[in-house]
Amino acid sequence: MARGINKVILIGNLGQDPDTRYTPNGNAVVNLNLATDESYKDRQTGQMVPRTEWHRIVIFGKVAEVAGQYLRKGSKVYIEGRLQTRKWQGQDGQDRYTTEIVVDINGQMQMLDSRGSEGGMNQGAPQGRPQQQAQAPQQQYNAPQQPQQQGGYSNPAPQQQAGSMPEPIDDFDDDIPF
Amino acid sequence: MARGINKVILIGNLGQDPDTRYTPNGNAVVNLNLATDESYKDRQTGQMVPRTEWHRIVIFGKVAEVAGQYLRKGSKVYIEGRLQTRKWQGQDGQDRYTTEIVVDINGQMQMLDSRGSEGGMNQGAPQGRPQQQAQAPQQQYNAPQQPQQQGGYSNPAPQQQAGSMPEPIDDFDDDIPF
Amino acid sequence: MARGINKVILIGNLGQDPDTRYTPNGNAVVNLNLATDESYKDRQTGQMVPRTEWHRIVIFGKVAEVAGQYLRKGSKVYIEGRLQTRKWQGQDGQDRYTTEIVVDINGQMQMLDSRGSEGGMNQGAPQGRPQQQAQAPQQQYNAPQQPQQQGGYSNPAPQQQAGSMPEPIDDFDDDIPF
Amino acid sequence: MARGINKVILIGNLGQDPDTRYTPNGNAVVNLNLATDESYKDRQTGQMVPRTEWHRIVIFGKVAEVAGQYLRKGSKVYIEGRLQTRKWQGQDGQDRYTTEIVVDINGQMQMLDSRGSEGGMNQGAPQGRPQQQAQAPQQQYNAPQQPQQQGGYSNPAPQQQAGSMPEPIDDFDDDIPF
DNA sequence: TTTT
DNA sequence: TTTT
Repeated sequence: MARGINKVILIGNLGQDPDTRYTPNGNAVVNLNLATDESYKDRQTGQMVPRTEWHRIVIFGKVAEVAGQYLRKGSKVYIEGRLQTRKWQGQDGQDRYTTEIVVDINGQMQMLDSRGSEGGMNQGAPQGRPQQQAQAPQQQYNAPQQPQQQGGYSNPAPQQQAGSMPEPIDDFDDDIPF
Repeated sequence: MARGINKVILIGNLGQDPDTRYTPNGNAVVNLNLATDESYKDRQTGQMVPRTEWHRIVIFGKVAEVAGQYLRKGSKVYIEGRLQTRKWQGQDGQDRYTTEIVVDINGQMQMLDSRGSEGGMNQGAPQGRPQQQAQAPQQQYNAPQQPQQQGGYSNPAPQQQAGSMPEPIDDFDDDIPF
Repeated sequence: MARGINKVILIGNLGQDPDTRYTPNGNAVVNLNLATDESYKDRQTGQMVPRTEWHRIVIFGKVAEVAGQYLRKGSKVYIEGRLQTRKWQGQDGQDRYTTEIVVDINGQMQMLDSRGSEGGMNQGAPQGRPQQQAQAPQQQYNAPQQPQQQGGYSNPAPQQQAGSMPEPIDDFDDDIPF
Repeated sequence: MARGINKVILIGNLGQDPDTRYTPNGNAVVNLNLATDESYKDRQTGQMVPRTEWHRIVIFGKVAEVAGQYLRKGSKVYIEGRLQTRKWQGQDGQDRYTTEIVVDINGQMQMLDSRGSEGGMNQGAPQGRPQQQAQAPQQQYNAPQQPQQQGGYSNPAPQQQAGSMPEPIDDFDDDIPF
């Protein structure tokens, strides 16, 4: 089906609260403004110079609801999506192009803050235009959590198997692989 | 050092031959136009609809030389880089933004064709690092001029909008970002 | 050079403090035990079942020093490396194989906790065998931090450009791309 | 749901034809043996040394059928999956661990050869989903039997240690992990 | 065991 | 503009 790969992986912080909108069918669509901080070595001075890159994220589907509900300005987040450039008309009638990272059923979003939201859980809910969603049952999120019973196929922690697991490498000859 | 992650992974085919330029110091900088083909299920018809996304790739450093030398229109290639949006001035003096995938020392490029180049090894290809950059004709950039009429939600090819798209970077001061 | 791709990306938490060792040349090598928590839908019950996978990480080079110094049991961390399977002898003289994620000059490690270490900065330094590194200057880490002065090439935050940037998508026809 | 990331991206070539099996419910499960070729700079000689890493891939679901049908020994392929270590019993009754890359509904496989299969389209290949799994000869598994003597730091091929390596998963209860 |  |  697909004959190519188009994948983006980002970790950064939100520059502002999520912008949540809804399709006519009531599906959430969330726009995020994500900053990734990097640094590079300046050729002239030899010093590390910080660089912030800003990314436009568009999230669809169920993960959009979670994003809109729990993310806030400043939230640290992992994003996996695909690049998409869309065309739009400027005020002057000319074509413009904007590249976004689309997170749909094939992508994912992970909150990396210990709580997900800044300054407590969910204070100051998303504004935007969810008015017509007044009774919005889709905002509820009941995380399924049953006691983990794993028989037979338990996932081993290989390093912990006393007496039968390998020591970490300890015979270095400085022929380290790079 | 870095406090974020900004990573792009693409597999696709070149829409045209690489555009190779050189910095004043003689370092190669290659621009690629990469198509990634995907398909998605249309909600109305339930059928798979092909979708082609076009990406602007900018390659620096040693890998740029390899890319310029061996890649050709149609080449299948793996690209790993980072997203970067740069600002430029339209003819009307207004700010525009273009998002590119930058491949530098931290990225990589892998040729996925059995030979690397189409139609035989190396016919008509630039050979290695040009001894003299002085008169270097490969530095000339001829902006593509076809009108390209795109209606509806077609996926735009930002690089080809005659008269309104940015030149590839061409004002290097060798302050290349790594 | 390389004719393949071998890449691993993990986000998880350390099951124990890092194990720091040194090559004869004094280069740090750090072993981590990383848990990634996922969940999958049980076919029988239809419920989400948590699943923890444990990974052996081996870090070389400068990033090993940072890892050994700042990571602690429980630390949340981003790891990018490559898969490597090595052979070793069990007590019974038989061959065993262990697969590890190697983080070298081409990989990276990012601390995702707000501070990097749990329970304050650097209490209870790495044990291991750094005795011969007694005066260990390599443990010092002076993060370069000069005031960021970026002229001309400032990295734009495209979404903020009043009057010239696109509205987020707002004309959904529920033909959302999946 | 998931509170971690566990992602593997590989591009390499198959060391042998896919091993296709079926669950009691008739779902295909394919085992691949994938080689990724890299090279690193030897510290002593300063020369680039090739290094081949072998990976065990397990594919479930619809993509397994495609893999079993079109991939062949030598095929170049893109794999995206997750790491999973499973426990098994050696002949001596001791626990062993094998790490595999699992490709399920969240992963993907892309054929990177121009045709997908080696030596012409589909010669001698299994065709589609077998109508009757009953006598299904493709379910037989013949463990490779060569001694394979590997000295020093050679990269082991864990799958081939006669008599001491795990069978591919073959006790499916259709509790497949997704 | 693959591939170039 | 690519590719299958």
